[in-house]
Amino acid sequence: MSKRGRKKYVQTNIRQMAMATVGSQPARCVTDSVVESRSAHLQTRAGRTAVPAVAQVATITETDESADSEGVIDSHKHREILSQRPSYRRILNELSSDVPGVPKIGEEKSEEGGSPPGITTMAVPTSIYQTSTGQYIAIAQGGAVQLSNPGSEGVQGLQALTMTNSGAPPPSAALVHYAAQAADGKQQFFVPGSQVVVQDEETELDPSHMAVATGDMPAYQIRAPATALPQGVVMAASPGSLHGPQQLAEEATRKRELRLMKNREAAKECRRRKKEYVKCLESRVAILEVQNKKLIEELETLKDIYSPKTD
DNA sequence: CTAACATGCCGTCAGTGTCT
DNA sequence: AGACACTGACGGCATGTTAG
Repeated sequence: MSKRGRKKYVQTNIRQMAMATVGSQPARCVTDSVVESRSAHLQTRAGRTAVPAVAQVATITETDESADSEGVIDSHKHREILSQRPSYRRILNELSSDVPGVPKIGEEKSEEGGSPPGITTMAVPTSIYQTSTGQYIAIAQGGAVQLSNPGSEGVQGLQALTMTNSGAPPPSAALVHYAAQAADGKQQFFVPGSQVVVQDEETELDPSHMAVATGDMPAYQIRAPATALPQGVVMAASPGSLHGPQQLAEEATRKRELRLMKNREAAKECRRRKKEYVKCLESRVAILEVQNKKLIEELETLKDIYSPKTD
């Protein structure tokens, strides 16, 4: 939290903390509450559940019925049923699996491929509509959605593909997530997907720089195996070389810090994907509404043509 | 102006699925 | 079987909005 360096409003915080503890419904973010509000009543069991919220929303009706009629269902059975339902990530991947031009969530090729950043290979549109705001909406086979501005040259000018990973950070931005300037000028980075943790001895970091170094913990660097180690950098001790209880404790702390760091990054990535998924759904809703309107109009036109005149 | 509420983001924990 | 990734849930913080 300190990395944001924002001003604290103690009064507000105390009040909000009190709210949270008293039990009144605390303010929740939309992205969370979208699914939580509907699935909150499912949290009847003590403790936390790991049921995918999307799955909960998708099966809210049957869950309600079963809960009302039977009261308590077998938790194991319930868990089995719910665990079979895929996450939103998988849902989105399945939705876009039949569209070559729509990359799946988690795929990096859209950024790494030949297409320019933010522009995805597009499928041939099968339907083109214009919104009330003048934007053109093209629907490709399988439901790929493309938007273009009025000034663009029709379909050829399509630019933003809403259902893509265009919101993903560029590779360069994703490369280094934490960078800290140590007192001696040494740079320390966390690179996701890297392979080697390097201990930078005697380097003290600003505690505000997240979990790279906490308290009196030494700072660590994660490097690619091929990377030449800078002078003064010592590889972290392997568990096999540890003996004393203090070293074991240090190793445990080290592992924990690493795990927290990874989980932090994973959570960020997960939220990014979730946002993307929600945007995708919203886009689909918009497109389907337009499509529906078109079809209704078409139906009316056909009715006018083929219905017998009653003059 | 201020308290209360809303919104958005974040870090962490824990359960589950997948991979090796 | 263990390691790891993914993600829901929870609580905290900062900031915006609104009613009194």
